[in-house]
Amino acid sequence: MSRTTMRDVAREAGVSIATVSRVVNGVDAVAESTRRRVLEAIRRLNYSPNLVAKSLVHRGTRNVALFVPDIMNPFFPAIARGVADAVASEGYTVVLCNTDDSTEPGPHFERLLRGNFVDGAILCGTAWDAAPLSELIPADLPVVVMDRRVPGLRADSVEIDNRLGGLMATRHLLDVGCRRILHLGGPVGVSTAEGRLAGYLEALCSGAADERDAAEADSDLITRGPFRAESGYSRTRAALESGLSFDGIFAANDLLALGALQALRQFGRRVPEDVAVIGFDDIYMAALALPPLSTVAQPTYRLGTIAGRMLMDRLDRSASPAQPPAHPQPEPKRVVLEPSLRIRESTRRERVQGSEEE
Amino acid sequence: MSRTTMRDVAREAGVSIATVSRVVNGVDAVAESTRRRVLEAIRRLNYSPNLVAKSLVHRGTRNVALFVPDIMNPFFPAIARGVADAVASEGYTVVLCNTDDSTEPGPHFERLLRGNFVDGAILCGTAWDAAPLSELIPADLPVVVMDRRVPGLRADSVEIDNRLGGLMATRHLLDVGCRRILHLGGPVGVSTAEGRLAGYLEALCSGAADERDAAEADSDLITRGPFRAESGYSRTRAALESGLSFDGIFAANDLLALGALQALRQFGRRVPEDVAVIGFDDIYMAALALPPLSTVAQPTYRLGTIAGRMLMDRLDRSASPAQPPAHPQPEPKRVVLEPSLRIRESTRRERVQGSEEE
DNA sequence: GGGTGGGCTGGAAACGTTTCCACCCTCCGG
DNA sequence: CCGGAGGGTGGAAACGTTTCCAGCCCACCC
Repeated sequence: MSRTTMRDVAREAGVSIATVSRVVNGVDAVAESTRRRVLEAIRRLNYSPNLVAKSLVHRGTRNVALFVPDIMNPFFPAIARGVADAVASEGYTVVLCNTDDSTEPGPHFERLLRGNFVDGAILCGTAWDAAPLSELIPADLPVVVMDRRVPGLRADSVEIDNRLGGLMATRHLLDVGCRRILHLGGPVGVSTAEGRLAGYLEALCSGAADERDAAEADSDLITRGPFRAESGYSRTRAALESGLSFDGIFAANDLLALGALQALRQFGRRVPEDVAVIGFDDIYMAALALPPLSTVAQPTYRLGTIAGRMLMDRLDRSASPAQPPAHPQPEPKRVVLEPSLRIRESTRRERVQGSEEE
Repeated sequence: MSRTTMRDVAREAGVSIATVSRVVNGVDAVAESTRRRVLEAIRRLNYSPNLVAKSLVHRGTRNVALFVPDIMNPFFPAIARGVADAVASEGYTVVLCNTDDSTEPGPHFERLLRGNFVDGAILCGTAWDAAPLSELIPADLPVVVMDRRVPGLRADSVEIDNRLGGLMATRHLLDVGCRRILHLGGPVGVSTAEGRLAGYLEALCSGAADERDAAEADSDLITRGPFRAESGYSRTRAALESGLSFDGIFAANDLLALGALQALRQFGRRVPEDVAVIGFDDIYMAALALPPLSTVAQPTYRLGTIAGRMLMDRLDRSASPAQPPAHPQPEPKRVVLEPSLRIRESTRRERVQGSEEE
C-alpha cells in the first residue's frame, strides 16, 4: 500500500538512510561502489523521493500560485502559459486558482499562501483590496501583481501602460476620420479600465486643440460595464436603438469589441465604413473575427513570463544565504510595458476628410 | 524569519501541542476554557497550520494535477475550469501542466505524480503511450484520462463519441446538399481525429446506399495534420489552388475550420453558398466567426467537471477505511458523452433538394 | 469509601526527508 | 611509529503536524 521509502532502499542496499539521501541528491562524497549499490536498489524498488517530506525540511515546495479571475476568459491562458514557462525553467510548477472576480481572497488563497503550499504567488486581474491582502500574505512570501494594480500593496508588479493604449486607440480612430467615438469601458474602479478611459479622454481633448475638426467628447458616448462580449453587444445595441450617433467604437477590451461587431452587423452597419471599431488586448480570436479586429496589443505571454521571472528573482534572493546589509526586502519593482497598435480591417478606411457620414 | 508554529501557540496558550492540534481541527473534546485560550493565542500570533507537515502525516496533499497540451489552445481552458470547479468543492486545487504534445511524460510528470505532491491526476489530450505511463504511475494514484484515449491504460476515462460526432457533421453537410466534402482531419494516430474521420467515412458510405444522389468518398478529399488554424488555412488553400472541387468542408476541429474560412474568403468562395463549413468542439469563437461557424459541440466544461468528479470518487474510495471484499480497485469506468450539432450560418442554405428532415 | 468511568490533557511516536556531528578507516609525512 | 588529515559512513536531531496511549482528576454509583 504505502510507497517505497528511503528506509526501504537503505535496507535493500545495506547502507544507512543518510547515504541513500546523499546518493539521491548527489551531495557529499560517496564511494563509487556504494553509489552503484544504492542506485541498483533504487531501480529494483522503483523508488522515488517524497517531495512533501523534502519540502518540510527545506521549507519550500517548488510551487507558485497563480490567481486569475477566470481561465476561460481568453485573455488569461496566454498569461498562465507565460508564467508556467518562466517558472518551469527553475523547476517550479503552477497551482491555478480562479477567483471569479470575488471581492475577497477566498479560502483557497488562505490555504495555499498561508499553508506553505506555495513559495510565491502571482495575482492577476484580482479585484482585492490591499488591506486584507497584506494582512493575509505572510511576510516571507513574495507576491507579484499583474494586469490590474493593487494600490498600497507592497509587491512587485507588471502591467502595461493602459492610458497610453487608450490614447493610441483613440488617436487611431481620429486618424481614420472618426469624430464621434463610442467608448465601451470596463468596470468602474478597475485600474485597467480607468487607464484606458483616461487615454481616450486625453486623445479627444488634445485632438480638439489641434488643426483637425473637433472630435466630440460627449459623456453620452461613454459607457461602463463588465469586460464581457455580451455586455459589448447589449451596450452597442442600446446605443444604436437610442439613436445615438457615432462613427467609431473604442472598446476597452476585445470581448467587448466582438460583442459590438455582432450588434453592428445585426443593425446593418458596415465595419469599418460606417463605424470603425478597435479593441484592446489582441486576444487570439481578434484576428479571426470578421472583419479582423484592430486592437491595442498587449504582449500577454510576455507579461506572464516577466511576472514569472520577477517571482523567481525574489525566490532566489530570499533563498540566498547572505542578506544585503540593511533592507532584507529590496524595494518593490514595477515594470510597465508599452502596448502596440495592431491595425486590421475593422479600422481600415480611406482617409476621408469631411466626407459623408453615417 | 520562520513562521509561527503550533509549538509557539502551545507555549503562548500554556497547553501542549496536542491540545492545539485538537482545537485547530475540532476533533476530540477540549474544555471550553482551554479552547478559548488557544483560539486567542492563535489570533494573537496570527498562526495558520502548515499544510506540508499535515500532508506528510496524512499522506495526501489536497492537490490534483491536470495535464493539457497547451492551455493557450482555446479548447482547454473550459476543461481546466470544469476540473477546477469540480475538485474545489472537495477542497482540492489544481496543479496545471502544459505538455506541448510531447511524446513522453516529462520531468514534471514524474516530480508531481511520483513525489506525492498530488493525490490524483487528469490527463487530457496527451499523446503518451500506455506502457511508460503505467510504469510511471504509482499504483495507489488514481488517474483519469480524458479527450483522447490511451489504449491499454487501466484508468477511468471521459470522452465524447467522436465517431458519432463525425457522422453527425457529415450527415448534416449531406443534408444541406453537399456532395464533395473536404475533410480537414487531425493528426494520424490520435483517437479523436481517427474517430471523427471514421464518422465521416461512415456517413458517406451509408449515404451512398440510400436514395439521394451519391456523395463521393474520394481519398483526395481527406487531409490530415495538426489541430491548428494555420494548418486549416494552408490545407484549404492548397486544395483550392490544386483545383480540387468541393462544396463542403468538415474540419476535425474549430481551429481548422476557422483557418479554412479565412482561405475560402481569400479565394472569394462564399460560405455557405459555395462551400458549407462545419467544425468540431464549439469553442467560444466559433459563434463569433463570420459567418458564425456550425460545429459539433462538445460540452467541454462538463467534460471537465465529470473528470474531476470521477477523480474525487476514486479518492474518496481509497481514503475510506473498509475495502470492498475482493477488488481493492474497482473496474475502470468509462464515460462517453454524446456531442450535439450546433447549426449556425456557415451551413445554413436552402435545402436544394426536396428533403425535409430534422 | 473504594472502584469505575469519562472528560481533558500531555508525552511521544510516527510521517520521510536532510544534515550536523561523530566516528572509523587508511594513508601520508615526519 | 605516531599524529593528523580527510574520505566514507552511520546515528540522530530536526522540519511541523497528527494521533495513540496513558494518566490525571473528578463525579458518580454501589
